Amino acid sequence: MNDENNRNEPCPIARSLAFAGDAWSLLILRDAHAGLTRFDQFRKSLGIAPTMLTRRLATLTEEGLLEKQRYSEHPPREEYLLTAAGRDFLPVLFMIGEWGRQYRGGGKLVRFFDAENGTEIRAVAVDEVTGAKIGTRPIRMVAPDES
Amino acid sequence: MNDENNRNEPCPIARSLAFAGDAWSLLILRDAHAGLTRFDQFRKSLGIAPTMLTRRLATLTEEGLLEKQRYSEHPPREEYLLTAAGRDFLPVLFMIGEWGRQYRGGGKLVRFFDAENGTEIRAVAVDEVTGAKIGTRPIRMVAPDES
DNA sequence: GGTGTTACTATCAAATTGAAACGAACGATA
DNA sequence: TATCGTTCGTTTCAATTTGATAGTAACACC
Repeated sequence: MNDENNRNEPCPIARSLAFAGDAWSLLILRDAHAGLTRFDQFRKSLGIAPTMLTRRLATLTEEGLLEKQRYSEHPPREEYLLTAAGRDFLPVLFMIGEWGRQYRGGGKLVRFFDAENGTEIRAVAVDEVTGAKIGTRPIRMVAPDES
Repeated sequence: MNDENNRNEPCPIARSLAFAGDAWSLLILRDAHAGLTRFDQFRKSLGIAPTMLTRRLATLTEEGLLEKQRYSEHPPREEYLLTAAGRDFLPVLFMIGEWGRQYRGGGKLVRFFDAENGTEIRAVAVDEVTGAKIGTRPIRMVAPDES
């Protein structure tokens, strides 16, 4: 779907989708958050064709969500690490996961816990100002002025 | 990517991506939240080919995020309304938007305000239990037991 | 020398996408 | 009655994307 167009849309959602509107990329990011860094780790975890993986890793790197780091000179080997932008994508993944848990939750599911106090994490999106859950209060959308 | 497999993965993110790992679907949901309901409204808003739109609307309907409602018998006309599952997808869209605002925010952007008190909405994902922002505390992942 | 590991690239058939044109059912206008 | 416009699609088909499989390059280990 022409991603280049989305890049200049006034809608921040459309802009994000220019790279994130693709399941493989999101699953790679998920695995990166889970600690995977290397080509073959991703490949085995996802069962993705290597051509796809090469392309997706390249895109995510270009887009600034991952960065390549050399971890061996001989032979030359690189691993993919999350950048700040990549780490800040975690809330998106959690909200996607929360929706899946609620509406596609049959059978066994992976669960997430706060490592320090052991409580299960229940992600909710709130408005930082009012503290209200997103979706519980009416929203007004304002387009940027055309000037 | 084979979506049918994802559907039975233990990861709730993968499960959601079985239908949402696609930019068009997310943009349709965005527009549905903005109040659009009809085929041609979506088509014009998105510039999507009608073939694609037909398919995406059908998938979103099958998946239970939208529902078809007849609004005219003669001629037979239907509109697409958000279901509860579709409405509950809003937090995901907001978090995607928030990331885009932070990392792809150049130029003019649409903004969202609380319609009642006029403050701009800043969506953040927090853990409902601890109140901490997602990503600020260490997370432990627990796979379901294999039994 | 042989085997294994890692990180890819090459090839190519199959599936998906998207642009464009067409259609069916009506309602409104002249 | 004829024609135009609207809505919600379907048909067709070329171009792109995909994913499965195989191959490669550069080493390390024994």
